[in-house]
Amino acid sequence: MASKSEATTHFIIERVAPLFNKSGYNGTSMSAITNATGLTKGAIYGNFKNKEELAFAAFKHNVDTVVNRIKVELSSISSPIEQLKGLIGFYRKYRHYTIDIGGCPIINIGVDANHQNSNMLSKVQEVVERLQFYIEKMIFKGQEQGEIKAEIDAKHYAKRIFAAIEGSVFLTVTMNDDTYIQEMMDAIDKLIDNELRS
Amino acid sequence: MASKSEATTHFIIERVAPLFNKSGYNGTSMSAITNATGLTKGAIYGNFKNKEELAFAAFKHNVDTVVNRIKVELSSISSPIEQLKGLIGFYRKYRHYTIDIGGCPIINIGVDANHQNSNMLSKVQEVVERLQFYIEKMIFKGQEQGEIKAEIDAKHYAKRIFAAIEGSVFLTVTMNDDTYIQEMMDAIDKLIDNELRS
DNA sequence: TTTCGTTTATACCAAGTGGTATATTTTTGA
DNA sequence: TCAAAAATATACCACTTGGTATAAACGAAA
Repeated sequence: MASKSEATTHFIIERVAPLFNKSGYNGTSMSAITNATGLTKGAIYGNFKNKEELAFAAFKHNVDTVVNRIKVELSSISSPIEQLKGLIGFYRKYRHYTIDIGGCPIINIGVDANHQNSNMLSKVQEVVERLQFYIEKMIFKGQEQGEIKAEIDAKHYAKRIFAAIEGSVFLTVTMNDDTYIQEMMDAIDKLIDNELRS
Repeated sequence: MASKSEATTHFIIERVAPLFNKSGYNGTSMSAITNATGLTKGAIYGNFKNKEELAFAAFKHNVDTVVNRIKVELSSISSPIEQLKGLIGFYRKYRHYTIDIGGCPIINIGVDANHQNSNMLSKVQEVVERLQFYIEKMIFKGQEQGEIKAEIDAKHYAKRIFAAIEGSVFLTVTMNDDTYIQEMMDAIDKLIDNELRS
């Protein structure tokens, strides 16, 4: 029942995911992959069709890890406003959670794939849409429950909040300075109270 | 007196700058460089010590192009508040100005260099510091001239505005959707009027 | 324990990598 | 115009790249 194979496949993805996230597609060689896993090319190509498939799986793994952590963190919160604040609170700890995989997979792979691999870029775009819609739904629910002003454009705020998050994450990682995230999250917390809350 | 050489050096940089910006260091091969310039390796290595030096020059060229355009656009504006708004106005057209070189060099090379080339990363960090200080100085002058509230933390706002810009630029490029930039610039314009203006 | 299918290792491939030594061409200054 | 110098082209180097054919090792079921 191929359970040995499944385990190996998962093991490879776990070991290889940080490499692709840190070094990008061209920067991650097959020899780096065999080194990181302790396996040979035969084993790698027995479990993945080619390097690209492995890169897809690595990106998915990195995103799922982050998204699952968000969902766990917000699962016990029912109030939409508090969920939004919980999400902001998550990103305050984002650096700590992602330092081992080498920063935000959306930014890293988004930049790496652009002008290089349109299939991979599409996957990044799907994830962005998904996360934005996740924020959008929180705002919708807040409006339904009367916590958030009815006249608020949910999509607009979802995009703006997400862009602000990504920008501050990028600079925190690039400048090695956590205050970018912390101060931006402070500002978003205030925005929620002053602009969204009814 | 080596004036031919200077012209060739400049020609190579111009041709090669978009390549490094779009495809990153590992993604830009020497053969891609010879193709883009129509020159041979002999000519390239006669003008640059190695591929890394060429990548440094390309990054500097891309940044200088953007920065010079900003300075030209703001040179005729004396009011600090209007200068800030002029900067925001510049970023509204940012996509148009940078689509040919393949997006923002700070984001592209920042992501590409991180975990790969610490010397290049340092150069990116210097540029970020420079641009942030540029914004900071505008706010300072605004405070000196009484246009901006004295109690405003200039550095804090410079960082936040810059992070918001970079985040929206990243998403506009990655999602191929200009509204990220436009809506974020709308928000920053309002922030200037509502929070900074005295 | 034997057999058979799956999984992994080995050895190899052609093509591409960054870089260099040298020959050739071009530019420059007298 | 001509010789010296500078710039460019050619041909090559050792090494690495992603990928594959095949053989060996392994696992599970009978």
